[in-house]
Amino acid sequence: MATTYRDIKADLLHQITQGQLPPGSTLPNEVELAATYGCARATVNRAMRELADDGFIERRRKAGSRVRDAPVRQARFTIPVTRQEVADLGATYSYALVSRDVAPAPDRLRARLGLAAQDHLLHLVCMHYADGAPYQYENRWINLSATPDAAHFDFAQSGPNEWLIAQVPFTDVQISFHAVPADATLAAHLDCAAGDALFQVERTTRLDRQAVTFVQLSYRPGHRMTTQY
Amino acid sequence: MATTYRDIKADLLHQITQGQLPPGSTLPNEVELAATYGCARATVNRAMRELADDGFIERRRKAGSRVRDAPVRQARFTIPVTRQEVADLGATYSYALVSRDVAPAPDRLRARLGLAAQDHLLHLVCMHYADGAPYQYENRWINLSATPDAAHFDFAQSGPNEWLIAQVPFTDVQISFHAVPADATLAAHLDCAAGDALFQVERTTRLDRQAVTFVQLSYRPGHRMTTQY
DNA sequence: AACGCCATTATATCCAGACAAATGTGCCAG
DNA sequence: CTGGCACATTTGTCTGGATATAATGGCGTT
Repeated sequence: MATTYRDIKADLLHQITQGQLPPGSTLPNEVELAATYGCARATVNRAMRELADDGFIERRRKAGSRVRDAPVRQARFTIPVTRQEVADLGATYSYALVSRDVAPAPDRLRARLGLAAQDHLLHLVCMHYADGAPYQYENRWINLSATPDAAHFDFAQSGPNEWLIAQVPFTDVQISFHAVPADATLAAHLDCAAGDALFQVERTTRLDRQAVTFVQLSYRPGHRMTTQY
Repeated sequence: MATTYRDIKADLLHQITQGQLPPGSTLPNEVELAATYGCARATVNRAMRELADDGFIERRRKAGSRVRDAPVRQARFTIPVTRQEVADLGATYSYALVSRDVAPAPDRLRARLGLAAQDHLLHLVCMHYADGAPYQYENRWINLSATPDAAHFDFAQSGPNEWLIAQVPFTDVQISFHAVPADATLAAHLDCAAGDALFQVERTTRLDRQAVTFVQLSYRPGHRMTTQY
């Protein structure tokens, strides 16, 4: 009988979801579990550590491991590259650069990104299409103080997202999801009516506190962002 | 010099974010790294496994470990209980049950949840308020075949979310985020105009393939869901 | 009664070695 | 040239042991 950490994890999880180990109860300690499963303590440790990572149990030295009252389950989702996202739909991806200019940061962005007054931003507006139909409107600002190379790259052929991912390291990301009514500009580009409800993602990317880029992605009406765990 | 798996993880991560290990490059294998860091292979293994879990590298037996092209950086966020979500805003939470009835599953839900024709659902509509103003409209169906106890609980005082979390185990969750225009019902409950863009979350919860509950949460206009990593 | 110190205990991490599983690579036969 | 098989390499996991670290609960002192 091979007892793997997966077996132990599955067994404990089963006991939790079936109610033999109700919320709040304390699990046996690692030594006891190792004895009952007939394996090394490290194996039990890995199983329990993963259960803790997954939010099912809470572990404290000396106090032992308790089943969480409310599983603090976390959804994880991947931040897709639009080209890939469209390809995964089985559609043909195409891209267009709408506008490009360099300007000092508008006040609201300065505040949001924590930029100095003299910092200049590269402002790009791009469209992404799926099978020729508008898919996503990308409104992006790139901090030229953090990424001077971006000024010399012409984003006519491919989107800034792909370039940035390949060229610029980052450490922190902040994301916001929300719904907005389409304004005239969005309506024109996404081929929808003004006032239509659009799903929007805003993302700020930083490298060690310094803002690298801020992007606002507006999706065509009806877009759904889905995740599973 | 104590080399912990955290040190190794931090060092490798630093090399990745600083560009010494560009996307697509191959990392040294575990044995080599163990030698350079002067520690056991298990320690290197743990560091690299966590980097892989976090989406920074990709590991394949025999092929080695590669830095991911597009860091499949995953946003993790917690699924909040509305009461807590409102409290975190510094607002006073209140709750009201709008309607409650038991009925066979409508076709679209049957398909979505994989229910049999004879399965009955408890349908609850609830409102959540922050400082007395509408915050969230909750439209929930509970599978009474999976959770018969729900039929005997009166949700007049507190929301089904809190009850379900405490009473019903689950294993799988599927979430969708999107934007919808407010219909007449939503507009009335959320105190906004019909057609306003609303952020909506749909969540299906299962226990071992069997659907437990499906909920549609519609937030007041302007709501933002934010995460950071 | 309040406070702080310390032994106890459970988890956290590490080590060195071993075997298992997967999967590129290259050789060989057809 | 092609398909398939053996092999080498790399990661995946387990063992059984060790030390480190944190937290609790009791004990003694003030």
